[in-house]
Amino acid sequence: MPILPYSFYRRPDVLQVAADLMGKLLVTRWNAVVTSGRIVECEAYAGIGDRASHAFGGRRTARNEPMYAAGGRSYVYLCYGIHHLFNVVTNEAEIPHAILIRALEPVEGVEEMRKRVGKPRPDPSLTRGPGNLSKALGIVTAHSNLSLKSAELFIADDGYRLQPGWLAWSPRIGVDYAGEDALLPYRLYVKGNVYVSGRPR
DNA sequence: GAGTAGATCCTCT
DNA sequence: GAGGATCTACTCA
Repeated sequence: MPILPYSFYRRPDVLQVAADLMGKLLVTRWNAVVTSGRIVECEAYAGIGDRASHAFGGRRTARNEPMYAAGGRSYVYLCYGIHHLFNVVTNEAEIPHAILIRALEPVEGVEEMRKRVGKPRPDPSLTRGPGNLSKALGIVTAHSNLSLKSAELFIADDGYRLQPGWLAWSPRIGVDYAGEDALLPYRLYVKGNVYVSGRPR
């Protein structure tokens, strides 16, 4: 199963990279335990001109440093003191574009995910929403700034292809503080997929 | 089904 | 010292 090359992430158009990530497999393999899911929802954060981005205005701190790395690395941070949010860094070095992975359709290791989340039975909330999917895949902030071609964490193309008509764009979720940029249609999701977060459309 | 409060802690000001 | 790229449970209807 081919792991996506760095050239996939280092393209200039973060919206195009986001569109191409849809349907790909996000895989973790901590301590030889494999869990994976197919990406069905994500959001693009378009660099220093995007008020919703942590890198708005060129802000650069120890936390968001991975966003300034060359594409193909992870950026994980803690939100609301509880949730670990997983991002894919794109574009060339010094251009802090990123894509927040918001939902997965579980593929491998469902039982392991269920144990991590502590649910008696698997249900669609297992990998719906960025906080939930990180928990299910065992991703925490310590996994920030890892290569997406490492043995423990990678994104692969298993040949699955989404039909273009299944995809839809919408404004991003939870970024009301971003003013007009909160209205940008930078969220991408698979229509009708039960793992997609937010209001049904 | 819709709306709201509370959890909880790291990061930056 | 404030607030956040969230989620769940609980209320009220």
